[in-house]
Amino acid sequence: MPELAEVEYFRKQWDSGLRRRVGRVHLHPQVRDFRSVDTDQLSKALQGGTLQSSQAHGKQMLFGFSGGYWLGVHLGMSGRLHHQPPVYVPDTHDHLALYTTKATLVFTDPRQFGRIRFDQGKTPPDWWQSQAPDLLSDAFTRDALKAFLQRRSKAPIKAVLLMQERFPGIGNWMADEILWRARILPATPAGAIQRQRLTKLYEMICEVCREALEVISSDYSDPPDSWLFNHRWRDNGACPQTGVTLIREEIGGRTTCWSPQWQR
DNA sequence: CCCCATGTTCGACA
DNA sequence: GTGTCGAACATGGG
Repeated sequence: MPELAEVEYFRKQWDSGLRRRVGRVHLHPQVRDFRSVDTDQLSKALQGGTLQSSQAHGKQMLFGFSGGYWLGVHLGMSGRLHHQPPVYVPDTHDHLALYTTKATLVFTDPRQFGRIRFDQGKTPPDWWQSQAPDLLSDAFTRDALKAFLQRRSKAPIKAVLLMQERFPGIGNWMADEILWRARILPATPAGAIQRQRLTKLYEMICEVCREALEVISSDYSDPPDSWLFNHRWRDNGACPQTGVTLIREEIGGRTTCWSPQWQR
């Protein structure tokens, strides 16, 4: 499910635990999400600790706890964060639950493609600090976009937009939305996008990030029907601009939706 | 039973 | 070394 704006929504689901003491930790050590994490150490470290901060960057989240402990969360394909009453019995796919007097903070992930990280240090861990700049920051420039597209010149632009090393937070629906607004065919080799169209692409990357955060991140609202978003999974869905039936095909290993004629 | 799913990673190959 | 592609991961829903 989660891309940029959805991740920001889920981050806020744990806000009710801020400045609260964690009385108890529940987890499933064997699930894939924990991979290299020492789950015993995680339990002991967070037990009795206080949640002090949270931040989201692209699809990654980082929660800071007293004692200099950092919990990294990636939601994968089916993960979500939610809060429950202080008395709560974990469900099958609740792999981590932090019990406070105000709320129980839960991480749920049926498919286990998500990832939990755990670090200690005075500052956020290296993996967090080395992420690509936010797409809405000054550091993401048209020139940076151009340079990246040149290095990936043979790959379809759709596949390139999904690369988190340059476009943190963009996922399958956002990439389709961006290309639809920029009127670029998803199969276009990244290196073949010329000056004017590249400028448009840059603008639409920023626009979709901004608008998605506005619409989705506070309460998970669906975007309006003027977006491609609401039409892309419908059978015989129609382009909101032209009314022409949308096309769905696999590009860059992912199902991709676009509007023929409108996108060139 | 079949196919599909808003993601990442790893190995093979050019 | 670099870039590209497909398979694998695990589960549920239509």
